[in-house]
Amino acid sequence: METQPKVDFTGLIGPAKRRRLRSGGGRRCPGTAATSKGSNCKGATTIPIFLKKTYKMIESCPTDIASWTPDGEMFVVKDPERFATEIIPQYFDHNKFSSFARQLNFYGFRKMQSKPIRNSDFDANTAKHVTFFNENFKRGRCDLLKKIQRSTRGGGPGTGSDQVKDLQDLREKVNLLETTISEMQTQHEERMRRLELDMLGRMEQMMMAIQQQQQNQQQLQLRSQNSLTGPASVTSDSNLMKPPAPGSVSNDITNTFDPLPFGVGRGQSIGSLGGLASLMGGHQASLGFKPNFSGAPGGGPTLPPHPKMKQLPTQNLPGSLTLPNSRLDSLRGISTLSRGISNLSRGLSTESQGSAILGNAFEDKFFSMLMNGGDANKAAAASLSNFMNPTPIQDQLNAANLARNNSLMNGGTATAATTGI
Amino acid sequence: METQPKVDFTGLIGPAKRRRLRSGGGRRCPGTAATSKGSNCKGATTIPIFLKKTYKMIESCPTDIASWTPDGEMFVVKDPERFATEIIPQYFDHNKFSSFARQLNFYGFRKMQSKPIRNSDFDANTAKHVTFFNENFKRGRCDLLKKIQRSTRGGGPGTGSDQVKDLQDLREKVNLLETTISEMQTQHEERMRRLELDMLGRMEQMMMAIQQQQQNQQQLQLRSQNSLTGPASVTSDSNLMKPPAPGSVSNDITNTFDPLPFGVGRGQSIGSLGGLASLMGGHQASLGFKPNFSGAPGGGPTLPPHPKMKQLPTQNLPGSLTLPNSRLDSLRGISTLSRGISNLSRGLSTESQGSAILGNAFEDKFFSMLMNGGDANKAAAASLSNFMNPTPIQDQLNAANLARNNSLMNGGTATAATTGI
Amino acid sequence: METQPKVDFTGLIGPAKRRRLRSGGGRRCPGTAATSKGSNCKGATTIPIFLKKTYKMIESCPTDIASWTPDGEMFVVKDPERFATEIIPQYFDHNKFSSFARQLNFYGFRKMQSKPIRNSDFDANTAKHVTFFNENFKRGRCDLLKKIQRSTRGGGPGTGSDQVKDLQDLREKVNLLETTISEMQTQHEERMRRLELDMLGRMEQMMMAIQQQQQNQQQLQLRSQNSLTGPASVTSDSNLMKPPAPGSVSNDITNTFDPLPFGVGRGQSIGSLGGLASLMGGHQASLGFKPNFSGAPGGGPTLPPHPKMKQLPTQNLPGSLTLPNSRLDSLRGISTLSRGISNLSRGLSTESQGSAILGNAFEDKFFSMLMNGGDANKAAAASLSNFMNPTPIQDQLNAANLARNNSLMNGGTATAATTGI
DNA sequence: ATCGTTCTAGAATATTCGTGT
DNA sequence: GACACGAATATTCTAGAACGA
Repeated sequence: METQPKVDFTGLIGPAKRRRLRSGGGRRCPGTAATSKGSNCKGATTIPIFLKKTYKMIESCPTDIASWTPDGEMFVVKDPERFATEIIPQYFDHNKFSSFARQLNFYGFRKMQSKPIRNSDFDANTAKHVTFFNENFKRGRCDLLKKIQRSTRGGGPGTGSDQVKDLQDLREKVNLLETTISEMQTQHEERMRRLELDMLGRMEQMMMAIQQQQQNQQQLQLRSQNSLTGPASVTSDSNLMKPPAPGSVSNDITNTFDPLPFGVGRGQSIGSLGGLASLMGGHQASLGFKPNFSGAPGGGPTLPPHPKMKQLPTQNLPGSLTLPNSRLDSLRGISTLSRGISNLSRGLSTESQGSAILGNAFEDKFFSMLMNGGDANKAAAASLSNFMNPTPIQDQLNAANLARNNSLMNGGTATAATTGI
Repeated sequence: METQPKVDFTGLIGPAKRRRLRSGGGRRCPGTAATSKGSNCKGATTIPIFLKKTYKMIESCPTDIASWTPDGEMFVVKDPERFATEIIPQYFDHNKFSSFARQLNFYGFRKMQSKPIRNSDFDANTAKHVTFFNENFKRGRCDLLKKIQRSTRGGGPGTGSDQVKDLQDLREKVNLLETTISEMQTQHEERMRRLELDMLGRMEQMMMAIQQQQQNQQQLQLRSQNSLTGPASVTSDSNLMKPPAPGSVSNDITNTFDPLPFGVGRGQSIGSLGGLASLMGGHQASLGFKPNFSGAPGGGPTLPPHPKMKQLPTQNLPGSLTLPNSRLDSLRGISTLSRGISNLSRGLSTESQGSAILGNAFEDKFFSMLMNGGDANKAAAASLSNFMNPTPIQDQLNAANLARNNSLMNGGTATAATTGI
Repeated sequence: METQPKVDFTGLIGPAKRRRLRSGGGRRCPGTAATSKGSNCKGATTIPIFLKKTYKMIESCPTDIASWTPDGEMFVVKDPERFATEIIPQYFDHNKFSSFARQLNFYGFRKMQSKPIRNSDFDANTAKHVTFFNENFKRGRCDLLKKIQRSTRGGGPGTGSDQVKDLQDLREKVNLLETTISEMQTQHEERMRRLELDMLGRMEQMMMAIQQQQQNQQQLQLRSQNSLTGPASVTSDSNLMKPPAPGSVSNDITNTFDPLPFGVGRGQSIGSLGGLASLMGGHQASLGFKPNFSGAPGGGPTLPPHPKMKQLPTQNLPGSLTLPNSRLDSLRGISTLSRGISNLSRGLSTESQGSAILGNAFEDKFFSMLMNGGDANKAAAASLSNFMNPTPIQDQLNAANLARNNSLMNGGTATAATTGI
């Protein structure tokens, strides 16, 4: 062929470009194969070869087949048929106008509307004309070609797929939101509940401690009154006042309060403080977020998952709104606890269990210590250990536990006072 | 120009614009057949016009342009170009092969691979052949045509109007989310507030209990000290242990624990402890959510609604929120009670009122108690008020309220205690 | 057989298949115009071909068939019949007035009522006139045409851009939701944390108060015991009144109570009361909302800002789930506090400061009050009983449980003490 | 990994028909 | 019966996807 690319396009078309058209890539139903050659076109920098080829095609094509529009802003294929069979093969490995158009489309070209306003304007000569436009594809403006980017998503800016993309994004966002909200709900639910339980537990403990202290003091008083003749009481008292010796448990109320949890090695062995520690552990656990209670076999649920949490994102409103009930339950559980229900472990997770155990250990030690101080102390000790125990938090599900607890308590404490709670 | 499409279109457009109007798309009832008369394929009813047209096209088309395959399973367009320009317009309102193909596609036809397996098999004669296949489109089998269904979504199952449906779904989801969030916000708000109130109430009670205990003990001490000479103290003690006489208050701490709050008329006057009450009011205000107190004139708002809480995007709360209110009231009642705060009536329900009374009763007692104690008592009062002091809970927005409350408190109470805040 | 389905296909092809190919529907890029000829309306770009055609129809149509109304706001088809048969085909691929009307409907045109108000107004000449109106379709206002949007769902103005508008709305809504959720998360997080801190702080204070009281009483006891012979106790007392020595813990209950926290340098070393102080500090911060902690340098972070709060709406799940840590932090912070770590004030607001001061004053007073003892016991009893009373919190649902619990407890405990509840 | 080729599906407009008010 | 609109099909252009080079 006479490919006379005067300028930069030299060599785009090989002289013997005689390959059996209809080869190349492309989707084909199962089957096929073809032979194509390569193109000797060295990479003329960043301009896609397709654009360079197309540009040259238009420039060198017979004007009765294809050409620039008069204003040079677009190009017109006047005879698509001949263009496909005669021109295209000179530059590409095929002879299909549709494939050519597809490529134009990839590069953002748009087919211009050729329809006349009035049918009477119909011109058979121009009827089959096909006009393509691309902002950066103009006669004499090879420099603009590099601005044209191939795009799988359609070349031009904002082609209209925006909508689709937006919709996709929205869909994802909404789904994410649903998930987020659902989780938030669950999480807050859980956290509220835990916080409340935690607080109640602490309060309960405090009350116990106070009560014990009271009784303690009363006894002391009585004792002091009764033992005016002897200094025994004095010893006792002094002991109480002393800062707790390392390894020993102070009966000082403050100590009780101390969140030893963190001050783990504050002088006590892990064992002795385990109770408290575990307690804290329990906290942590409880404060965790994901309500993974689902399975939670073995151990039993300390805090049975709130029934309401089951809600589904799609329409949990009704369910979620019943929350008050859950709150109620927890509160109820609490009060119940404050009534001395608690020391059992309703499904404490292992650590909780551990804490229970530790707590016991602690209790014992504490108890023995108390032994030094007099009977009343015992009760106090029990109370304290109890105190640390966060278990108090049981819900309605606790009936059984409750019973158990009571029995435990009865067994564990000798004085009526301790049963106080 | 001369509208002389040289070739195929010759005469298509006559001077008299004689197009067979009434072509083009359009709805056809399922079961049209239109003008068609009898057919050997009796089931002419439900067959789409496109299929009938196409079938006839193949049957009546010159075999050098298009025809059935030898086995009659498919049809081949041997000369797409001529087919498009000469045949298609006879049946359809266009002359484009691509449009014809699109329709075939709608009806589930598949283009068959025309490429030769071996290059050597390449036959220029068949190179441009286009073959389409449809299971129910076979030579002499008009009866199968009715099985072919057009699909908006394309030949395959399920593609189509997803967009629209998706949009609908999204819309619904978003609305639901909005509602959900709004409710969540309200609920959490409410629950937080309640939790806090609950806790504060409990703490307050505890403090009071403690304080009482303290004083109690002091008395005991005093008594014991004073009664060294006699067993009076014993009497005293026993008295403590006794169940509280009606109308009297037991000094037993355990008893204290008992939920008297609700035991409405326990006998005191109103008024003196307003300080504490207001303090609690502050709390509520800070944690409160829905300002449902709207009406609530007379009595003054102990818990002014939070300005920020107005949010509420849509307005779903009505039903769900009602619950909270009731709860609120009860809680409010509590704090109120426990603090003896309440003489105000923010639409307090009867029980609230009752509680108010109780609170007042307490107040009086406390007050008188303080009175008896002299200076120190003042401090105590202060301490309590302080304790109750919710200030910590107030947001930046509360400054004003706080001030107001304080002033009120200052005005209402003479002792330093009021300055508690 | 002759594949001449004689029947059913009859008429598929009209004898005068003369239609102007290349008409019909189809997608047209916004911005066509192409080969179109002159239209006096230059801005031919984004205007739908239908509108352009229609506009030209009206302009160039014989006035006895169709024309603009005198005011140019609408157009009138005076002779629908001729319009359909003579005019429409010149521009469209059909000759049906109904189809034309359908298109007008798609573009939001409305047919104006042609019926006379009074029968006598009936004018045979105008009876068949059909008038259409579109806000943006006026004589000489081609520029308005581009405002007219086709609607898939039919003519209504609102309908057309519904899809697009909906999408926009949805987008906005979703964004709003994201923001809202994100903020909610943060806020609730913050509030939970603050509430917890607040509560813990209060409890700590209470415990301290109690402890102090205890020690106090013990001292009293000791004193009373020791000073049976003399007024040594006086000495003791005076001691108590003294401001606490640095590093020592005041045994004044008031002091304990006092939120000294804010009164940082009240004479104590960081160690002793700091805990409370910081704790109070935490309070304030805590109930605020927006986590403005960001800067907060200087003073050291008692409660380091929650790292997790940074999450972005777009994908906070992972972040939000890390909550456990935050909780941990808060707890840790608390314990820290209780250990007297903190007494610093991270931006305490004035009121806090104020309260602190007041608190101190109160402390002293309270202390002295306590010193006196007295018969205040009654009040104490009431207070205690009040305190324990959880009943307020229970709803109707609790009745049963409560009863059950009570009975259980009653059965289990013999002494008055146990009746603690 | 990018680009080319081909086939299929999506999307928007056009045209027609039917229906409910 | 008129009219607005839903619905189905038609036509055109653009984008997606698969496969190969």
